[in-house]
Amino acid sequence: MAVTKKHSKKRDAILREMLATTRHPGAQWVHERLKARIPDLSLGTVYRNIGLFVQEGLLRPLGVINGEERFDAHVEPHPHRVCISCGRIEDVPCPNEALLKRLHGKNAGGPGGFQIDFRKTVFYGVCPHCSDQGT
Amino acid sequence: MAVTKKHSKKRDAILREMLATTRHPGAQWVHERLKARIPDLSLGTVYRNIGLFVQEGLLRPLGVINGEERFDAHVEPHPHRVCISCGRIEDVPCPNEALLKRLHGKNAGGPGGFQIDFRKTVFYGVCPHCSDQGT
DNA sequence: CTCGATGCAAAAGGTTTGCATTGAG
DNA sequence: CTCAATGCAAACCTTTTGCATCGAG
Repeated sequence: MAVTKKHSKKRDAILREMLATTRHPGAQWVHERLKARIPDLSLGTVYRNIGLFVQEGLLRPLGVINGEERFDAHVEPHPHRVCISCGRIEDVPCPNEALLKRLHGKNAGGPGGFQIDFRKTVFYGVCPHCSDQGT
Repeated sequence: MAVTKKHSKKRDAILREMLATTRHPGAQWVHERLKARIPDLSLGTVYRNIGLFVQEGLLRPLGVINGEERFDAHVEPHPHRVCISCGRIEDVPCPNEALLKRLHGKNAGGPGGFQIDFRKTVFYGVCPHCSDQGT
C-alpha cells in the first residue's frame, strides 16, 4: 500500500525529474533543477517527498557522497561506481554479472546470525573527465 | 612521509582506542569513550586526528551510517555487514572469498574509462540482537 | 624558543521539523 | 469542508574552522 495519500503536481515533478536522469541526484540538485520551472518549490518539500518515495520503494538511497545522500531511481539492485574527485555516480554496466549473482544469497553475509536484506557494491575511482584534468 | 609532525598523548590515545575495538567507531563514540580517561579531550581534536589517520592510511572510512561516518582500523580491504536497525558494523568473516577476489581487478568497474581505485561491499540486514527484540 | 597540537566556540552544510497556509478530493 | 501537501524558518547533528593557548622537541 502506498504511503502517499493525495496527488500533487510538485510531488510528480520531483519524481519525474529523478526518474529522467542518470545522475543519481541528491535532494539539493533536484531542488535547484526544478526551481527554474517551479519557483516556489521549497527544499523541505523535496526532502519530504524523496523520503516518501524511498519508503514506497520508488527510489533507492545510494549512500552519502561528499556529505550528500544520493538516490537511484533504478531500483533493481546493481553496483555503482563513484568518482572520488567530482562525486559523479554511474551504474556499472555489466560487472561480472554471474559472480555478483552468486553473492546475492541470504547467507552471503557469512555466519553469525545476520539476516541479510540487501547488498551494496560500490567501486571508487576517477572518472574520465576528472583524470583528463590531471587532478 | 607522515602527515603528523609531533607526538601527543591524546593523539596516541585516540588511535589506540580505535585499534582496540571491533566496533568500527565514529568520532563521537571515540570522544565519549575517552572523556572518562581524558576529561579535557575535545571533539574537534578527535575529528582532526581521525582525519590525519585516514590520510596516513592507518584508518579507513567505511561510510556514513545513521548520519555518522564510521571507521575501520583494519585497513586491508574486506566487506562489512551493517545492522539497519542499530547501526552495528561487523567484518564479514569469510564471504565467498574466491569470488570477491575475482571482482577486485582494475577493470572490475566495467568499461567506460573509470580508473577503479578500490571497492566497498556492504551487506545490510538485521543483527541477532535486534531481531531478538522483535523490532 | 618555535611551531605543531589542542580547547573552545562559532560556523558550515545537509536534513528534519513545527506551524500556519494552501490545495486536492 | 477536511486533511494532506507545502513554504518558511528554526532546529538538529555531524563535521569543520579560526584563534588564542598549551606543549613537545
